[in-house]
Amino acid sequence: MRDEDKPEIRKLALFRDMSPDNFETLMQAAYAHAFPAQLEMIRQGEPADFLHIVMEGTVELFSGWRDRETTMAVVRPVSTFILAACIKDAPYLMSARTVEKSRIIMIPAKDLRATFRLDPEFAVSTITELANCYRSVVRHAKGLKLRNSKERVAAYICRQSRLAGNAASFILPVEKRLLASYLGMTPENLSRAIKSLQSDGVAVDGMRIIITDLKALEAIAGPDALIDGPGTEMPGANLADMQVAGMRRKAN
Amino acid sequence: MRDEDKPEIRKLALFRDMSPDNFETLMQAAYAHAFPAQLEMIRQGEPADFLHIVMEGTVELFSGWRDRETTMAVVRPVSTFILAACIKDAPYLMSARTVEKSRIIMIPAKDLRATFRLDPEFAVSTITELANCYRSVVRHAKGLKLRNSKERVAAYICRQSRLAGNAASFILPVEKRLLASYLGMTPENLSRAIKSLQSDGVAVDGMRIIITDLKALEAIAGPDALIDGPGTEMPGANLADMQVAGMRRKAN
DNA sequence: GGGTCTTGTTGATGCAGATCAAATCGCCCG
DNA sequence: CGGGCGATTTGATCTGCATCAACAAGACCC
Repeated sequence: MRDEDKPEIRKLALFRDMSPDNFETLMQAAYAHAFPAQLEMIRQGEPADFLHIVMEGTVELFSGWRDRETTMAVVRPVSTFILAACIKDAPYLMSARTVEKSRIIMIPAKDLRATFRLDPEFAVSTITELANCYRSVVRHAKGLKLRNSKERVAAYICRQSRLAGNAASFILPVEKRLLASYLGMTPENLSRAIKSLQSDGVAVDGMRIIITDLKALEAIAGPDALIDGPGTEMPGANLADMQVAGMRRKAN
Repeated sequence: MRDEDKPEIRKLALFRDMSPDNFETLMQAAYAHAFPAQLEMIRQGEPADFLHIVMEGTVELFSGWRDRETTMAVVRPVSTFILAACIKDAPYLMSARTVEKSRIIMIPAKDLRATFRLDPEFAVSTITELANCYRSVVRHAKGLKLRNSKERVAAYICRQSRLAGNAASFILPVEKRLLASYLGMTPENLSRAIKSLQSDGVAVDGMRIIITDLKALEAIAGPDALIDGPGTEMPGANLADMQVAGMRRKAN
């Protein structure tokens, strides 16, 4: 593990408040690993041995059942993932694979569990982090249950724009295939949904999305802080979900 | 708040390990309240002031958007709900209403936050609880994204049966309208799904479900510990979700 | 430069599940 | 017991989204 990684990790809300000693000890126990693209580094169902931190690259969290598969989140630097499984010492509920070449740091779950028993500040940070993760998934579930495909796409575009500083235009942080899976639809349908949004203030050019009429788009999206997340939260957030993708670096 | 409530609450995993003093203090700050059926006691978006504990009755957690509404979970005695919002001191992501006449204990969020900073054991319990909540919602989301209606119903029946001690027959813990919303479908469709399961080892008599051929049912349901939850977990669980409804009392 | 492989788009078609409307059932209550 | 009311079921129809198939557009690789 590189020396310059430490300060980056230390900036994360999860590690920011713990004692320097305990942080050092935790880092001593950590491994760094570089993975090529498309490598499945975590398989759902296996025992959770390590808390992972993406330092560089992009990681997809996904789940499978029978022959189906769905993207649950996309994680970007610098942030942690699969904290809950580590804490519970339980099997991973999700698999993880690299979307591109990535550098990952792994902290043994055992040390993690020992540390939050030792360091009250770290315990509080862990509580906050988990609460964030929880609320993040609740929002995802709400979006899936309450909005239809077109609305989910519209809301996603609003979110991304907002996260890019209310930019009228931005580049999709991941390929559309992946985005479709995250949004709970097929790639074909995502393509059609985007096209149908062209009459509602959205223009597309490859990976670039341009909002030409925000009011019209919002009329479809019905953006809602209780589903899309408050615009002001997230510094030091947790399980970086798709909304946050691409902003992590800046946020921290 | 009744005296006999305290030992019940103390049995919850969240409160089991904290110091007697801190538990006492927390209980001193708590209110008890009886609500009639169908009363909305928490409205999404409002600031989270209290951790709630259902002592008697049944509570539905649900969310709305535009004119739509969906059930996120059903909570039964004895368990807590909306822990995460309290911790974050953030707006509730879900509303809550009583399904039937219920007795609820409310602990000021402020005291809660103060306590896990004071009491390391309580901090650890909170971490565990939140991790449970998180995993619970992840499973819910996985079920929604990976299974179709019929499969979700089949899996729900398998779960309930297992939670009733692998009973071949059980009574639905909530009305079907509510169950349908929880499972992400319309009541009409739930009705049809159940009917279509009659050729797969399920018989129905009003609220009673009878499994006549478990193998056949499981062939549809594809029960999976990573979606339906392990059969052995849950003692002292958390955000009691629909799976667990009706078992809480026994579990603790 | 010409394969080939992957991703994205488009069109045609089918189906799961929603919606709408109308019984039917069950339950509470006077 | 009869009436009323909500929950559930059933049937008919509609539609959003998936599926299947074909094609276009890059990206990559000899």
